[in-house]
Amino acid sequence: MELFGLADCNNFFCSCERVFHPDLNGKPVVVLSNNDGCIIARSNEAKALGLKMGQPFYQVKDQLEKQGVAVFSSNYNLYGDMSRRVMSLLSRYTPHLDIYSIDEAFLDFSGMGNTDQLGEYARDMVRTIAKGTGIPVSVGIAPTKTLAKMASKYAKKYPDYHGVAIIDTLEKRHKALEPFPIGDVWGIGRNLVKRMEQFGIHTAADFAAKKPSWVQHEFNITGLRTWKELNGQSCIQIETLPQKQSICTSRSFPDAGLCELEQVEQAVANFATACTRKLREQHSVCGSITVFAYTSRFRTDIEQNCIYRNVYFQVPTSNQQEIVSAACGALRSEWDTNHRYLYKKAGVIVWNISDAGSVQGDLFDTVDRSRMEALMKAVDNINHKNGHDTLRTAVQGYSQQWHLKNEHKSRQYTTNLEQIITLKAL
DNA sequence: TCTGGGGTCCTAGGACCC
DNA sequence: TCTGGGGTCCTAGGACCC
Repeated sequence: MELFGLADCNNFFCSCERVFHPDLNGKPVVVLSNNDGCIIARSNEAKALGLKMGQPFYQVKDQLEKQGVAVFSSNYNLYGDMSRRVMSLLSRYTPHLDIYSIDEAFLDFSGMGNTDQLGEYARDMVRTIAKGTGIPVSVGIAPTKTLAKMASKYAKKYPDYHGVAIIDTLEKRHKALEPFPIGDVWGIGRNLVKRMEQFGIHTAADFAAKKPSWVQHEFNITGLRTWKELNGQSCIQIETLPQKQSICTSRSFPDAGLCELEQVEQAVANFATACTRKLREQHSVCGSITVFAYTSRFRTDIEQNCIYRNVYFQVPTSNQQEIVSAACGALRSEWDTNHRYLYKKAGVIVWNISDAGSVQGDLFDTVDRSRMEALMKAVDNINHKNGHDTLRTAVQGYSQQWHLKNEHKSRQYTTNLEQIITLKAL
């Protein structure tokens, strides 16, 4: 029988910070988004205080201080490294690990014994990860991915389960679906909840009891897929995506934003550079890019504008100079010199990604691709040893104006030798 | 004044072809 | 006044996820 496990790290970013601040165990902790903008992770204690996901920091800053909440800027080097450690331990427990996000992975448990044995196996996994990394993990086990996600939420909710919940029998499935809010089901978002409620659907059980033909008619094949999965029929397989289909690098600018072309261009050059590095890391090339920049949608007092421009390459590429100059050219061609807009966010997306080894050449291509590739390889080697952007294109510049604000950042405990934790000498 | 970032999938509609 | 039909491909936009 097909059987899926879903391992989910509890309040992952907060848990990462706590590993290096054990004094914060049992205390409220929050982690902020870039620029210290919103709350993006909360410990259970912070959730209990009523703090919401996505809440703007400035609105609750005073309250947090009064209530003694520990506040951290996001530290993605730390979270990425902790994630790799957790995933590496998880991979010991399954032949196929499907990493779904920074803090979640599906495990293929098919044919690995009965569910009693698997339950014990998974509890051992949870203990191993807690011991090896300090990160608490919840595991759900079920015959479909959607039910496994549901099970993991039960595992998180009831401490008696010791981090593992299993939905295997028909009876357990009914029991699990009955009280489960429809909006908490994987694949049912805000908009669908609204429509579901008009039909009197409030729980997963309400939805699962509908006729499949009706579900397909009202909610398309995505809705039908979720319906099947809730009824124990697996539609979403374990996969190990070899390549991303799009890569995006974007940032909000601190404070009010930027209005000078040169500043936005510098930022765009750096976003494009990051995209090309990510492309080369997965050994792929892109066929087109998009450059975008827009003003803050929250500001009603200023004029809004949105720049959005695609560029297509005749020959797919991952070359830094080529993509940076295309991105900057696109930005310049869309820039309105008659208006001073205040741009709050910008980014670069690369699309039409294919394998670097299978590039279709162009008859009229005038560029010596092998020389360009050799140059990129040399640049990557130098930057790998000395840090990103040690070697950079001139347009990337050194201005700090568009750089992130983070006033509460923890140290690079696990990735920078100069910032590792120090123990007091006795 | 201050409001994140990075992805996937599906669909509707237009362009184009025969 | 009458003005094809069917297929494919591409793109933009909207839904979802973490």
